[in-house]
Amino acid sequence: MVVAAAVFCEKGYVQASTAEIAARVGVVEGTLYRYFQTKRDLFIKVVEQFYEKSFGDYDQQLRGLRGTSNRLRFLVWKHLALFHAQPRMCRLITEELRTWPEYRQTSVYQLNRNYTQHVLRVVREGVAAGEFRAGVPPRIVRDMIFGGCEHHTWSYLRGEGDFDAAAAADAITDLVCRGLAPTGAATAGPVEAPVGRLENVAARLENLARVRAHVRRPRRAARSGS
Amino acid sequence: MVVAAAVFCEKGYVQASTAEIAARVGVVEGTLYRYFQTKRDLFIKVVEQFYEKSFGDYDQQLRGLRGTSNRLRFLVWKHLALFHAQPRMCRLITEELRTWPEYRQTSVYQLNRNYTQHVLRVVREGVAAGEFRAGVPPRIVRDMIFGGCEHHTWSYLRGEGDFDAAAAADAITDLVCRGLAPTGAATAGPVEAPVGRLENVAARLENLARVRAHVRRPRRAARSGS
DNA sequence: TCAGATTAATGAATTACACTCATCAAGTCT
DNA sequence: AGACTTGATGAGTGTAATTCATTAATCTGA
Repeated sequence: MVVAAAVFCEKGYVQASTAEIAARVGVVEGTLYRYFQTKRDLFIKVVEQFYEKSFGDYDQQLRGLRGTSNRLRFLVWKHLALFHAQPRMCRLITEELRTWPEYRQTSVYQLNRNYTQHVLRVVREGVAAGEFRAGVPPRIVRDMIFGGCEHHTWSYLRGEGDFDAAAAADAITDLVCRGLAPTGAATAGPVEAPVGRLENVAARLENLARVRAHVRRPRRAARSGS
Repeated sequence: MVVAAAVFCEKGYVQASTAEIAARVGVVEGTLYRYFQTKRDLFIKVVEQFYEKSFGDYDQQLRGLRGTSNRLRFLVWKHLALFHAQPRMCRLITEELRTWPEYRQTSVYQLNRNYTQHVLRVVREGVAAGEFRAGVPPRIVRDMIFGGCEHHTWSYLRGEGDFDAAAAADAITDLVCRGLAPTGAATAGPVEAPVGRLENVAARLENLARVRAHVRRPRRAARSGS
């Protein structure tokens, strides 16, 4: 099963042949079929394991965070970080498993429901706490967050380019939180707020100059495969 | 080709056999391979046709709309409406074609780039016009919109349930537009406007730096096996 | 009009896999 | 030991894409 996971990650679902998996395990092909009904079944079990390993203690960690936007940011960042750490497996899940006709009957579907549920709950809590306005369907928020994450990481999952999980998480969370902010409760505070923002602008411009100087020179280290 | 489209839509890519397509056309299987290198090639050509039929005059229609949020709403609604009208084909594209290793080399990839470009452009125009604040990477907005649309329509595309394109378009556009609204626009005092403009300038410069840096992002090693 | 050349169509192989099944082999229980 | 259970084997089978030598149709130029 660990072997199967490795082969699937290396080759992708279609390219991974049952013959190779069997050979690497050290048994003959037919033997696999004593333990797994089909190749798909084997793959589903592999993904199940991955889910259970990856999403153990979300509630635990969430409980330590105060404030709806912080929780949301944490969830988004965690999600993106997983994509960043396990691109092969995440690609298999989002691009293979999810497209299967029987996906909805798999246990992975349920595991995924539970997982995305967190975002729904946090949004609802935000509404209940008055931090978010009501009237926006939480499902839409969830869809935009997870859909956005997937689109954003698409090319990275194919081994092209890279992405910054923290930056993306910030941008996504920020957009959502502003979009959900109660009307009228503008962020504009007391008189000195604009001044503070001006200072930020200066700092960012400074930063910009530094970054530009840095980018010109060295190349970042290439990332190794998953 | 029209026949092939029908068969693919009816059966899905994998279930659609070249034998059936050939039979319905009234030729023998081998004959297909004179005109299409592979089954995949045939499918790509089918999707190409679909794109060209569907996205003819977007610029035309956009030109008739005033206001960034209206344009955005139009694009989102048009996208969702297409999903609603052509679920089979849209599912084939998003769940089959997009996941192929060679997708990036297909013409459909380019067609899709051009298509999603509209959203990027409208967002940038919104920023330029001062309707949106700068500092949010337009790519993130695009990813959230298209990713959100896909997640939202996922079950419908599988033939389960339904969705309201207009309502979803409103919700998505509304969230995005609020999320992109300039800070404190409503409560803008005499000092606010100039500061906001400065902030926009800084953010645009920042954005520029990010884009430049990304141009030479590192490439990951090619996947093993073939 | 017709020989030769070019192009299209055929259908019988070939391949590559996932998957099955009759047959062993090695324990395990009584 | 003898009956019974369970695990492993590897030689099939079936399905679908793809290839290719051969045949049929069409075109071209004198």
